[in-house]
Amino acid sequence: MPELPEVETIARALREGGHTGPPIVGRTIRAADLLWARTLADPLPDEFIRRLPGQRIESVGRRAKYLCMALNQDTLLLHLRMSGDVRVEAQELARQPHDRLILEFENGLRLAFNDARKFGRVWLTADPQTVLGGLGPEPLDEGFTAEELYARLQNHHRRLKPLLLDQTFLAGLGNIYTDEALHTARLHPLRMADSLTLDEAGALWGAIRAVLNEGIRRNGASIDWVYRGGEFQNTFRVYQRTGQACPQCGTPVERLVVGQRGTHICPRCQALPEK
DNA sequence: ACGAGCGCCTGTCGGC
DNA sequence: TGCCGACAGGCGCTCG
Repeated sequence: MPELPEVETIARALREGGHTGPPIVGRTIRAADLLWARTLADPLPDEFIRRLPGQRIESVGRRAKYLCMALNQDTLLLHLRMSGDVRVEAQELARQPHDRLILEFENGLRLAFNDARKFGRVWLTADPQTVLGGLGPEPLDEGFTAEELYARLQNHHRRLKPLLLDQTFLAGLGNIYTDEALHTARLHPLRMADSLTLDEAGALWGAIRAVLNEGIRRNGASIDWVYRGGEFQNTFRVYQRTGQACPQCGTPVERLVVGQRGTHICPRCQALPEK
């Protein structure tokens, strides 16, 4: 499920209450139950189970695709990868298939981390920078300008799509929003980053921010059986619309594979210039 | 520096 | 109906 807008939606729901359940800020963790050991990236299970109880959730936020929970001593980081999701609910309720980690709170609620494909990861660390330190800029930050994007693009002789998916280049885009942003900016995913003009980089900058903001405004995208509640999937321009009409010009959307990822383009709006 | 291939996992869908 | 391959919102690793 989770790219930047979906994780942002979840962070807000955990903070203020929402589709995930009641808010969790202010809750104190009483116990942790790790149901799939490999969910835990760091530390080892014994230490994780020992260090968590008694810690209070001071705030919930997001950095890139990570959910960040500031505790009174440590920081708890969750990465949902492909199929992760969280619920906040009463401890008496039956656990769900694919629940991987349960945190029990002092007030009878619990936080359940559910992840069918087991790719999701959790960190408990005194210094979140050890996990988040390598990430690129946040595309929605006020300080992230079109000029900065242009300068960074100039530094890479690399195809646009894999570069935009590289979290050390720019943090938060995934397969959906990358395809949507490239179509909005009328850029072919195989264009070389250092071939973009300043105007093209500016268009890409605006497109990235537009699709991410629209995704957040619509509470993210809900595809398949994971993560209900988002509405962004109803406004996809090209993503998973192979054969359907481009909203801009009516040409059938094509699917190709770029960097082993399914990629959707309008061959007319996103033409690759002659070499 | 970059890209291809693969591993990690489970579930769904379309074709035969 | 049942089986089988393709595919899925991510990312880390090796190898050339």
